[in-house]
Amino acid sequence: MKKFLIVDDHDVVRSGIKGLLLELFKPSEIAEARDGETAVENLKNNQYDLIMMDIQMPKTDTLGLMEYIHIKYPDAKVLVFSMSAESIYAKRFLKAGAKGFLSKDAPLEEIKKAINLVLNNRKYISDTLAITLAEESISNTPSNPFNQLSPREFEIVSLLLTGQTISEISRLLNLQVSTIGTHKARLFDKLHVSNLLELKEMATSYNL
Amino acid sequence: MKKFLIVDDHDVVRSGIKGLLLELFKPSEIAEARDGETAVENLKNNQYDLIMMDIQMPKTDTLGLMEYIHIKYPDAKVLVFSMSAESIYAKRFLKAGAKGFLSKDAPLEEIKKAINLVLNNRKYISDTLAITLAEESISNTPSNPFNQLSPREFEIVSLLLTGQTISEISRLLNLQVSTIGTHKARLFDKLHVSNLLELKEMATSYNL
DNA sequence: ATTGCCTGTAGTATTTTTTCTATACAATAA
DNA sequence: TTATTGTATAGAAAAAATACTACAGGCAAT
Repeated sequence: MKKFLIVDDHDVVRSGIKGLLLELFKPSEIAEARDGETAVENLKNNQYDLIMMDIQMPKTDTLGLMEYIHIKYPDAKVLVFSMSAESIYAKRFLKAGAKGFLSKDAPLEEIKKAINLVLNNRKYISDTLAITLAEESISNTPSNPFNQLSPREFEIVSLLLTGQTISEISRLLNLQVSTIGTHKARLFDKLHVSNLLELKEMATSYNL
Repeated sequence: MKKFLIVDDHDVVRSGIKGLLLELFKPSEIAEARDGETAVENLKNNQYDLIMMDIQMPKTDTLGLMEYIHIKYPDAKVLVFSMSAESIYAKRFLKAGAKGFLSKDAPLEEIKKAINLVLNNRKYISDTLAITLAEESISNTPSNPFNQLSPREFEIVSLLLTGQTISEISRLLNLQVSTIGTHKARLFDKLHVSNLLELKEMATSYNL
């Protein structure tokens, strides 16, 4: 019989995942934790076949938790999921030892697939995430995507993050508006973001 | 036999709620919609005892949807829930005709309670929300600057914070670009911000 | 009942941004 | 050496956003 641990602060979500697991594995034992502390408790007294964990929980350093689990229980299989988007986090959690990363938008089938893969000692990431990571590794992006930017581009992100508009920047740097425009387009491309808010989010997540 | 409609873009969440409803009402018919459009379709051809709706869905103007439902089907009972943060949205959706507002943190018991209340023609809001609203009405201080905004303005801030552009919003709401533009300008004015990033910062600081 | 503010809505003119394309130059790989 | 790639730069045209103005309806206070 399989043993699972679900770590998430939302009752509904836990309940949904629980249902899914029960559907997949008829007789199975499912523990739940609504915060990191409880999760750690649970881990002390039990051994799980699979841990499913949300990376957005109030008052919990989930990345730290991930690292802790990985170090203390190197064999633990942790499938991480994020309710609020962003592949930005993915890499960090995978590096910290997660065996898979599910995005919020994942359809049920995808979730099942992920669960099965991880249970069988394989890894799981979504196709789109795979592509993003692949592209990054081909263009041999250093761990911080912002390092990929050329000096000029970096200069411009910084100004952009200040709230300055393209035309303000163009005046500031004595360049044509179109020049700034192209730089901006290229850097958005490199960072895989499509608007200022995403850029901002990415920047904060890399505490820039 | 009861008929339900669940409107949410997350498979897991829908699945969780579905399980809950089935547990509460043994024989029951449950329809699901992953976006506003599908929800509207469903509503055209069916009559539901209860509609459960998430207020955060990509590319969907959920407040508008709420209003639409309320006007077109005044008897519909809509129980609204929010996966991220509460009070600020609550008031608006209740005003727009929702019969109840569940926050993301609600435990299963609370959700069940809410469902039962609304089904019996009563209203539901959480205790904490009730207190917040009460305090606000007593002190007559919109403790939150976002409460200063008109419904339309608020609708637009939300969409803006999603990363949508003015023209996307104008398409979504079927309004002229210039209309959205004016709203935007006015709301920036009211909130004393001068660009999207400042708005975003303000919003997060009020954890909206 | 009147005055005045707020809200929702646009039309038009202007400014800003984006897109597409192209050039020049440096570093680098074949 | 000769392509190739990455960077910095724009021009022109197209698309989007903003500013400014205006007006009607609702509501509130006088």
